[in-house]
Amino acid sequence: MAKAQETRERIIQHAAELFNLRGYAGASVSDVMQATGLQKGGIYNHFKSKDELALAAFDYAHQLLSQRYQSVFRGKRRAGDRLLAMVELYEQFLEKPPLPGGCPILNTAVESDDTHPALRDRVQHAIDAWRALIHRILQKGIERNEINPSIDPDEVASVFIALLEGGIMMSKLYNHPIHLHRAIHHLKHYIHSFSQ
Amino acid sequence: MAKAQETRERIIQHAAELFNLRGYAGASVSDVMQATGLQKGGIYNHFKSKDELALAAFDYAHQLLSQRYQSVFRGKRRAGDRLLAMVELYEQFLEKPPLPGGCPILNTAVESDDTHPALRDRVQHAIDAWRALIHRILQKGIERNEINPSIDPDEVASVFIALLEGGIMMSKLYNHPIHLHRAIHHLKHYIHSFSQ
Amino acid sequence: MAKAQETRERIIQHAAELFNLRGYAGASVSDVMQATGLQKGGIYNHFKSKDELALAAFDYAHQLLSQRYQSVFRGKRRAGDRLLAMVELYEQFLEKPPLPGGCPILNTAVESDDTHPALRDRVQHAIDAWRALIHRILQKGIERNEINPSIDPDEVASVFIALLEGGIMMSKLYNHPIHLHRAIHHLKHYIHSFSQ
Amino acid sequence: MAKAQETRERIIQHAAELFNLRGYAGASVSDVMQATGLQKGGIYNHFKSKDELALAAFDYAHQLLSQRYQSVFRGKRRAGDRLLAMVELYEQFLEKPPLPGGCPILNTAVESDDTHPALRDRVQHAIDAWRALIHRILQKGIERNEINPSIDPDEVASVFIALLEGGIMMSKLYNHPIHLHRAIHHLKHYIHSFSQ
DNA sequence: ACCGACGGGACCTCCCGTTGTT
DNA sequence: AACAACGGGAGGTCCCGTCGGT
Repeated sequence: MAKAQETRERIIQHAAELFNLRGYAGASVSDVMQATGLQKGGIYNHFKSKDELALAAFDYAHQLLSQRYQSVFRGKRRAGDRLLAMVELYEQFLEKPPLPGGCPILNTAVESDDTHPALRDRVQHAIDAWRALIHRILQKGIERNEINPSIDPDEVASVFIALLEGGIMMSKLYNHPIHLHRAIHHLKHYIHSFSQ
Repeated sequence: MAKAQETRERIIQHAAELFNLRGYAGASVSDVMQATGLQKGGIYNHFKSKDELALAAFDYAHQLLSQRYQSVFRGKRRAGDRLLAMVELYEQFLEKPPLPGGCPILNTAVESDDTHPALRDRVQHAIDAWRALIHRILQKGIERNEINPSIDPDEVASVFIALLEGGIMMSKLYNHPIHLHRAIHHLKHYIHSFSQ
Repeated sequence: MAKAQETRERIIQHAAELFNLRGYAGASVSDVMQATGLQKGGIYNHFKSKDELALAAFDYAHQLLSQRYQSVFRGKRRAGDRLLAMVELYEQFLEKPPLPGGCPILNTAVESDDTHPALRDRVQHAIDAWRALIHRILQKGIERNEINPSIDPDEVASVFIALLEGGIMMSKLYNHPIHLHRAIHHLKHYIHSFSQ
Repeated sequence: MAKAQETRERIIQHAAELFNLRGYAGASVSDVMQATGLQKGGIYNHFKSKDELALAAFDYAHQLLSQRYQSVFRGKRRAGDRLLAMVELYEQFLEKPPLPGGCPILNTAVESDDTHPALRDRVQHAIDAWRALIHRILQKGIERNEINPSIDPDEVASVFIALLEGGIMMSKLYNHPIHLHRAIHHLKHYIHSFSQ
């Protein structure tokens, strides 16, 4: 039935926001109840446990992030343009975040790494996909002689992700976009240094 | 009294480790009790609240980080050497972390930004000091003609910190040092690009 | 649902008795748990806090008192008879108290006046109603020429209540009805002195 | 040593005020610590337990009350004058209470009757003394033909005390002296009714 | 599909009292 | 005589999850 699916979605959306803002340990099922207007039964009907809800909420959050990438590569064929497009995506990340509370990948990675293996695996897969995307763009660029073949695509991917997430961390901490923008600025120079 | 100060230190050390591993919301006072062997009364005699303990624990964690910087600049007079020394500090960060659970600055920043203003302020000050350190090294290097004066010291500082923290996040997530090492590798190239 | 309302009533009844016996500060939620056989979750589902339970418990206690007044005026039309009936109600107050622990109005007034504004307001309203009742009886009596019009109905009301409550205090303290009975005896004479 | 006795007195004075305001269950040893500026040891050096402190505090409070009676009978030889003087004492009771928080006899009686036998006994003795005082005045008045011999001195004593304490209860509850003043007004008439 | 009562326990905080030290 | 660390436990509150009912 559609109604049930709708309710499930609503729970997930509110839970994703709450977990992203307060963390998995810091947000309670009661918070989700209040946000959704549902009672205990209404939530536990759709999710066996808070854990299961957390996993679904992270998947939803990751999906929100992925959607931003969807349209951005249209019309960009060259590797350098694609990388620039990706990086420029983050220029509006703070003003129009996919989810309040910063980057769910960063937040969830930091909270789950030592405490929540299931959640940690989900984040790993999310970053795996991100790294693979960057890697693919670079690989094709090298094949097409757009990208300097002496670079290590894996390193570039790690540097991109680390810089963006580190920049988000700082800008969220100071509540000021300047740090993320500096990271983006650096990445743009970096892209130009190896793409012709 | 010396005994009291010792107990207070013991509480802080265990609390810092627990908070760094499980987060402020994820670690309980009972966890601290168990780790220290004290009872509640024994802990609350030294700290008015879990909050106050969290602040003291972060200060302690930050102090542990700072101590690593203390000796590393000895004998290094040139700006480029100093920056390299700083970055190389992080090559052993994962094998011999100052505190189990990763970087307390990163962990605390991510958890506190939307939930715990007092803690967030502490982290801000910690990063302020870090940024100021990098800024000072660069400034002196520019004055001594060791550093290309066209760089923006503020941007370099943000890039250093973002990359290192982002690299730590990734390496902690994958439980593998490679990502942090890539970030460090990139930073070394970056340093060489503007220091003569 | 009827079951819930029943449980709520059961909690209130036990809480009213416990608060009346030991005071609001002296009776714990654990005491209420033990008395009702419920667990904390079962109690806090019905009341957001001990405070809210205390207010509901006082309202219940006041209602028990009010019920005693309900039937006692039947057949008594004259003001003097009504006042006598009210006063005689208290002749059995100690043997068959509406609630163990003495008069909840007295107990709650004494405990709440300097510490618990919300509870104090409830007691005020309870005494307001009592005073209004006495005032109304006297007023009608004056209009019907049954009561000496030179008396001050407000003063009579204050005297009635003060004497009864003071008498209860003493008799509870000595665990002997004599003091309350003396107060009642005095009030009867008082009534005769101004009612024809 | 005088110093010790002084400290003991200081503790008692603060404790008496705190217990009178918040009740025995509602005031904690920590409150006494804060009020006196002493630490645990400083208090438990003088009192074996909170209970013992409570008894001493009540004795002190009762003594404060008794002192008010000391001078008031000077120059008054006639029974009626003495009773009037006693009653008039209470006209300033609310404006200049011997202790903040109302009448310690009333407060302690209400709290202790079902919970604290030792304290209850102390209050009983305090009221015993008060009743005996009134009884003695009346007895002498009867012997001297100043007081109508048909009255029951015991009843008069109970009525006096009940009315004054009940009046204090009401005036404290409403934070307005009118109710106590009405009780006093009634008592004055009462005195005139049996004293010549 | 959703409500809501309830269990059972963990949370942080504060309690009273003891003990060793100065 | 007073301080202050500490034990051990109870305080009120909130947690997550279950289950009977609608």
